[in-house]
Amino acid sequence: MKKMIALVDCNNFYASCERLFQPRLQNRPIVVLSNNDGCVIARSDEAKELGIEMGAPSFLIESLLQQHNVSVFSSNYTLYGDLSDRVMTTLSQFADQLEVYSIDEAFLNLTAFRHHHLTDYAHTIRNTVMQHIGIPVSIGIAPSKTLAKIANRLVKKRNKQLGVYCIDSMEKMQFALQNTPVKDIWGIGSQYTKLLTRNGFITAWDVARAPEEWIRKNLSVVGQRMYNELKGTACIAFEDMPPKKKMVCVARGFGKVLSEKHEVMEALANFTAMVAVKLRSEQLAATTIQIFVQTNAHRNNDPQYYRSLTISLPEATNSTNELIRHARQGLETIYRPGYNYHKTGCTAMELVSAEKVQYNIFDTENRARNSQLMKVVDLVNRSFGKDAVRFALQGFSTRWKLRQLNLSPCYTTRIDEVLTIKI
DNA sequence: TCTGGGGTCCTAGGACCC
DNA sequence: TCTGGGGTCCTAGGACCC
Repeated sequence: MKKMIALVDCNNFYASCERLFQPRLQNRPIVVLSNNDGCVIARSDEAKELGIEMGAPSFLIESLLQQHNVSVFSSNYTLYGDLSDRVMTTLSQFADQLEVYSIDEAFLNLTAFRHHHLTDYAHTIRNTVMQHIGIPVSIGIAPSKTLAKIANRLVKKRNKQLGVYCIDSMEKMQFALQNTPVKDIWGIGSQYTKLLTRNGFITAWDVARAPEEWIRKNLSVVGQRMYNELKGTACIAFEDMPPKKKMVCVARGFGKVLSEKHEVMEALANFTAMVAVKLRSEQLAATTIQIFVQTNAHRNNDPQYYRSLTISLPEATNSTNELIRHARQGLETIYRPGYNYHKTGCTAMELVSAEKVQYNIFDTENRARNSQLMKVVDLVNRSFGKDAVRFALQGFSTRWKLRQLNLSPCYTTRIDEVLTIKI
């Protein structure tokens, strides 16, 4: 039997999350900004209609925002993550197989359901999510993930009120492909769009009729998979279980450029500490770390510098002080004076299970003690707010910190920020 | 003086996703 | 003043080995 896969996608997810707690923003333009309040990463429909582009730098559209009284939010991932969990929990009741694809999207395997009932079923899913959580979703259904993505996009472009599009016949498939420009195919980014356009491809329908060898040669095996999916053959596996993480990275631009080594070090120490917390929360340990420093490529008059360094650790670890120590040594190697630094980051790689490390670690008393220490640090920081306990190199400066001028409360995850209603 | 080729591992870079 | 951050996968090319 042909597979049938649904892609459920939350509409304007971050904007919808913010609106959920401020009903007066219903039908009002909303934008959510990236870290550092740098650029637009989510827009409500009303904001889209004003011509605000995805990724637009906020300082360039300031007057437009003011002029139309747009509500502006700094991104609040704690809030979005929590609401995402709730949406996913609700969705999981509707299929045996659920793949959480991103914070606002999930694939559901609906193969087992009667095909002619799928559209009705999708409406039930949609209404339930709306009723339970209040987030609007769109649902595309098709025999492959790539086609489900295409169906989902068509819902948003042409059928937003309906909320569901199901590709269950050759006619609908042809219609969907002919109405999808190549740049909107899942797996085709800006570079492949250029390549395809140069070669005369306009829509997904054109791509689906190309010779397979040409696709393989020019778009590699990934493109070949996409090609077969467009023709209705599911080639991308359904990932029931979340795959193991291969890396954990924290990297950020600074609130302002920094030119002192100790300031960059302070930022790097804090990001490295965040990596360590992530590792511990997932019971992982890093065998190598990679650090980098970088200037701001947008400052044309500044001399530019980028350098990264991969450091092999003597033993896999997830302890904050150990990771910071290696990061500091690394920075000594790659730091050059005389530049305006804008960004730094730390990536943990070659991750292994933390328990396995501890097993062969008991030979050195320090490590065992260290891991006890980390448990206490995590506990204290969870209870008294993150960063209650810090390591010396993390410092107290705020110069590297993000700008977040319009941060909304963590309505659902911090008891002191819970919404109060006056009656 | 003539001067191979196949396999494997690693890394950097490029493509993509949300 | 101000242009995101966190991921994955694939390929090409160099080093090395036999």
